[in-house]
Amino acid sequence: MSVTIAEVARRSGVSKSTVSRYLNGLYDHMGADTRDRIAQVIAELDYRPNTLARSLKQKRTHTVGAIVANILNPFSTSIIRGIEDTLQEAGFNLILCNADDDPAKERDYVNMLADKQVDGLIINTTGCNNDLIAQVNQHTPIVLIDRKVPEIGIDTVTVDSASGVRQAIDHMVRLGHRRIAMFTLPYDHVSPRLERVQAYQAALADHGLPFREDWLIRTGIEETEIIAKLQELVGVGARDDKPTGIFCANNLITMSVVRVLKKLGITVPAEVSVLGFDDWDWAELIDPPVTVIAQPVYAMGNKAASMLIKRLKAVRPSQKPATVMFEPELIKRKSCGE
Amino acid sequence: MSVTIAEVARRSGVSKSTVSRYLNGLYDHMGADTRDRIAQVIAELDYRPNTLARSLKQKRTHTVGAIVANILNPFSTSIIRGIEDTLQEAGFNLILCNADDDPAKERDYVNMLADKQVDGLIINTTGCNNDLIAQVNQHTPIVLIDRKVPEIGIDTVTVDSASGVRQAIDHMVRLGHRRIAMFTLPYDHVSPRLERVQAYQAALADHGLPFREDWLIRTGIEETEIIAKLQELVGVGARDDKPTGIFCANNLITMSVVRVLKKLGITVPAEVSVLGFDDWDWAELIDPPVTVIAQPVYAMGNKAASMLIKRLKAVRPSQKPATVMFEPELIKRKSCGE
DNA sequence: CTGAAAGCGCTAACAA
DNA sequence: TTGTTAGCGCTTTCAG
Repeated sequence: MSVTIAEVARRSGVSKSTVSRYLNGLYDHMGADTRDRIAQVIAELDYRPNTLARSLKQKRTHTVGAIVANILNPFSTSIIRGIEDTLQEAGFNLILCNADDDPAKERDYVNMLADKQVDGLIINTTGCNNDLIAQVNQHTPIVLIDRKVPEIGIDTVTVDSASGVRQAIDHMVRLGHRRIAMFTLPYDHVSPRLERVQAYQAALADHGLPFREDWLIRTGIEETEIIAKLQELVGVGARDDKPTGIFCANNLITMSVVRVLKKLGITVPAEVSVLGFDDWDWAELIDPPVTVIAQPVYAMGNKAASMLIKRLKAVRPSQKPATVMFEPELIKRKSCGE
Repeated sequence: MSVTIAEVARRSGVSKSTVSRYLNGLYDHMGADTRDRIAQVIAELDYRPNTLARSLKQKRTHTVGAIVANILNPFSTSIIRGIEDTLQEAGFNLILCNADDDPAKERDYVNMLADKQVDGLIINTTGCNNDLIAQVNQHTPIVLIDRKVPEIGIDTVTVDSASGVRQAIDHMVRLGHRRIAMFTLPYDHVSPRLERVQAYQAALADHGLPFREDWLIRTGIEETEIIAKLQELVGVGARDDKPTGIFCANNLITMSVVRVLKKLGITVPAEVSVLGFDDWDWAELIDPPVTVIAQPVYAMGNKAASMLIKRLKAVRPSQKPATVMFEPELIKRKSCGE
């Protein structure tokens, strides 16, 4: 059995309360001798307080949970780093969970974390558990990241998708593109995806370009699926007025599109240009380096964490939910031609 | 305040014990009517048991902790996915931590997880906290992944680095290379790195090639550092008998080397070939696609988790620590020429 | 088949 | 400055 506070108390010849006070840094009004004695006994016994017992009593765990949509996505890992660093600095622990873009897994994790009594939660939500999230938020502060759910008033940090898409389309038009298709993952429930599609349509309109339903490709990232779509759109059999540029709504789809184009032997940007939303570490190593709209992901992670901390430390609990929007930025590389 | 077992008991007109039994699935010898009543009350109140209280009593949390070396490394994320899936299937929760290759952070996380009473731990260790790990392992089963620490008998899953390196060097020699340099991160305390260096030397010897101290480059992944090293080794000012091939000991260093070579305008494989240990998702998208030694990372994650679970479920606690070694595999792409 | 009671390891009034 | 006491919410003998 592991050593308890009672044992420490016994050996130092004081009561549990006194040891407890020592543990909680209340030495101000404590005899220097007793303090030293306790310190010594703790060191001797290598005593470590039982966090579970402490949390049970205090109803605080000094831990926050984060649920990311897909840990294989560099977008998620960068955000995690941002969250982690800010949390660590504030003395909070982090429990990380990967929902794997699966609403059922997300639900389980939200429940698990709530059950474990985390003090707060940061979620990159699938958008399919809004009721649960709203409910948990009533007793455990939550910050949403990347994806918004306006219906349930919750702190949110996100990126200005409309601005990003506008920069993307403007750039392509500037380079002479008039026929621009868009690839996106299915966007039910996922706010940035929907916003990007709408912004794409708006941007086309602003440039006097027609929106074509058949050039807005909703697809998964399965290779076979992408192959089919791309072949139909820009493959050998495609019509003459096929698109000259493809705008991809996030990095997962960008990677797939680039991969498949290469496989199909369609050269970028000679035969078709590619521009992706989201930057990532090695986007510049690809052949050709991909032009992207970059989000300040690390900073977004920082911000989400600091918003949460602020709420956790707030005395008056009911400040209005805030939404912080970050500005994305065009990074010109080679995939759209000069 | 949230609803407790006492409240459920009161409303269903039974005792706490009975509710507790219900919660723990001991309905075998329970009146069908009481059971139904409890079920109904729980549903009505949306009661969720307090995990902290339960764990405090049971001394089991049904949770395992995993500490990875660097979450930005695709190697880590794939392993995580492997761990996650196996754990989930067995009904365990996962708490993920990122040591960021920092021994101090690793120490803090090991302590935190031990304090949180996780049932077991999976660690991709920095190799600098062996005493602590050995000590924790006495009461909390640990499985080491990737990096071994033979001194402290602990379950380990790793890859056969010697075999991997041999395949790498054999392949390069087969393609005509006689002057092969090696890039590695500093390898103090990190077993695979050391093993790979030794295997590199052995493989050279087997092929009758000389080992040159100045061709074994120990470096960080800072771009400036890599630039300096590469310029000296194969840059314009380099001697005539410069290496024709570079073997990189892991994917982090491979990425950096590839990135810098491109930046320096040194073409691969025309001017110098590159072969890396570790595969990753987009290695084939780089220009040129990188030839690598691939590790079965996902399977390694699975295995680590299942070894841990086995130990957690073991009745007789003291089975000898086992080490499982996976076989890596050469994947030929374009970075070593035809 | 069900209940009473003790206790997991800690904290926090309240007393002294 | 320190000790006593009563729980936090749950599980688990032991009785019945």
